[in-house]
Amino acid sequence: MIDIEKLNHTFPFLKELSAADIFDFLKNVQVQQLKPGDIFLETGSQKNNLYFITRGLIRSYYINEKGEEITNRLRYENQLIASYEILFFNQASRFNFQALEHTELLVINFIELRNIIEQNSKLDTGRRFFMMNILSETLTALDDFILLSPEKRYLKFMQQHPELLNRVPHKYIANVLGITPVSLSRIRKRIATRKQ
Amino acid sequence: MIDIEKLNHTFPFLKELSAADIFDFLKNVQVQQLKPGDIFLETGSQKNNLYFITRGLIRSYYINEKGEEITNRLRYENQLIASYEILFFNQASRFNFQALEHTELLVINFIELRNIIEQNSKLDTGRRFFMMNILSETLTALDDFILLSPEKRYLKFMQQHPELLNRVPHKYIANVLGITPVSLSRIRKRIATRKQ
DNA sequence: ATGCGACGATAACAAAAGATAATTACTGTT
DNA sequence: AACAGTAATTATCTTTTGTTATCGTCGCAT
Repeated sequence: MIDIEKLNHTFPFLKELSAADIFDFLKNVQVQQLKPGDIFLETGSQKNNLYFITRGLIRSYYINEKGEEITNRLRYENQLIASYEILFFNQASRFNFQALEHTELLVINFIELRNIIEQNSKLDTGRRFFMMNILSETLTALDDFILLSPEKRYLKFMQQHPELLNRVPHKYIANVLGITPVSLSRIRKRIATRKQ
Repeated sequence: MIDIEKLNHTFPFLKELSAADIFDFLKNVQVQQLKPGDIFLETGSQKNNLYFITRGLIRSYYINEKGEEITNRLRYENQLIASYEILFFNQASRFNFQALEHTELLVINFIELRNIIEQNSKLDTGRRFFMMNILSETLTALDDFILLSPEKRYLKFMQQHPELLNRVPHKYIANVLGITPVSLSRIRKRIATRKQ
């Protein structure tokens, strides 16, 4: 079932929509169920969708020259996820998107969403809100790489997503922090022994 | 003198403005001259301006717990620079902004700019264009930290801003790359000796 | 229950990076 | 031209990270 509360929080502009518009909006929302391991968007794809995670956990990853998978994002319930290459730059996705748990997605066609927004000019506030959230998060993450050590980035990650440590393989978290899994394991040990 | 060509490239929506609007826009643009070393926006400031660099070079930097300056951005001619904290989040600037050369800025009051945009709804395309440019750049920079080694980040930086190596103290470039100046010097040597 | 595969921890070694200091190179000023 | 101040390089040592491999554990499937 769709949690209107959560949806409203993520898309605050929904409140400003007329009933007809909401109907239009929901008409374009599909629900997709995923099993652990399922890939729902692949490198090279151009599927123009925005995904809202109602349940479960998603990673996006990249395959480097050595054939290794490098995870660059982790997203979970009540978060949005999308290929920014597709949405914002009309390019093919650089990354694969994979469910790590039983996951339920609301699949929102971005072109339809854009049409709805075009027809309701005041909804642009909503779009801006959405983009600013991504921008805020991304700018902060970037500055963290410049200003913080790997260990401090890990501590910050722990604070912000304490649940994830028990839900996500550490090797993925290590990737997101820009370090190797072995190094993350050592950092964890270092912190643990220091605490005593 | 204001280079309308360059201005149009940075603010493509200007082309859609009426003469009156352009006048309004330019009325709110101040020109500011800076000498090397001048700080024109300080940590904690809330000056709501967007700056277009017509000439010169700007760095933004942060002072860490040890009192060291850490440069996190470098911007030069025909680029925009601003405190995102102020512009997008109504917070105080986390960083200082300093000219590294004789620099000329167009100072655009962001509130006035917003008013002009509000009154010309189609100009929102321009705003979106601007935000997407920042977002694109930031997302790419973030993924570079996750996916590339310091050496590869340096090589990419060289490719994208070959001029900067001769204009900017290397220690600032090192900061932007997330490494120490000493380490940058070693990377440069490693690359140089490898080439032969 | 057994076996398989994936994951995390650990070890050992190599490579790279941080910290600090000394030296050299460069710039601008007097 | 000499000097001072700053920046870049180099050197040394320490710390951290990368790489590779091994080992124990856990969960899952047969």
